[in-house]
Amino acid sequence: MQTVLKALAHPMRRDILAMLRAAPCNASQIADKFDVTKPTVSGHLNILMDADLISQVRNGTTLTYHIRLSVLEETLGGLMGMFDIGNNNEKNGN
Amino acid sequence: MQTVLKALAHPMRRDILAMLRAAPCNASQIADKFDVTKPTVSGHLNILMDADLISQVRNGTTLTYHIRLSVLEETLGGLMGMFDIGNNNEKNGN
DNA sequence: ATAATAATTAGCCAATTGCCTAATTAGGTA
DNA sequence: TACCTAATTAGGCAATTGGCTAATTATTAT
Repeated sequence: MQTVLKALAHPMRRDILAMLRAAPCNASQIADKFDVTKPTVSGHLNILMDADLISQVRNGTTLTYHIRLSVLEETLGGLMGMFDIGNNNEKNGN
Repeated sequence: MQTVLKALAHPMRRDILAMLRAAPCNASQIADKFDVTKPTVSGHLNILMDADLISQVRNGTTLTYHIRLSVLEETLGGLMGMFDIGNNNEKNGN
């Protein structure tokens, strides 16, 4: 929860996630889209990895990154639960 | 979106919101619950105010804080929309 | 072994965060 | 006015964040 929300608190990281939502990408492809250097992208990818929001698959010299949607869903669900909003209106079983 | 997510990225601020979700409170009541000084709480409340996540109502010398649930809902909805998750499965009108 | 490419880690720096104490503002009351 | 309480703003400090360049690791190909 904490690491995920911290990861989501940076706009570039959200945009990276949105990009990976559309299709898996490698670090160079990502760096091409965002006007920063590769090491900067790598840093953001590390943070997203720590939050379990993405996973990586090596294919030769390139690492392809995939979004882990379930983690995103669980976190947003957890937040909604914390404030009792969104997930229909089955507030509490009696 | 950005200011809201930054505000949500701190656990004490989420806990303050959860407290206000249960009932409106003033700054002293909040400071009593969290083992930090009042100025620290005040700083967090400022950040939550900037994000429009709370509003304040003066009543004499005390300020009572209220959660603004709609902002929370819109932000979480926006996030879900950004990643196309959660809000049922009406993905796109054809 | 050497070279080339993909990507990372290391190290530096400015800006921000988060906390504290001290000082100030706002409102109510004797 | 003077005083008291609620709460904020001001200012300082250590830790974190987010960016960069330079150096390193990992894999493949010649």
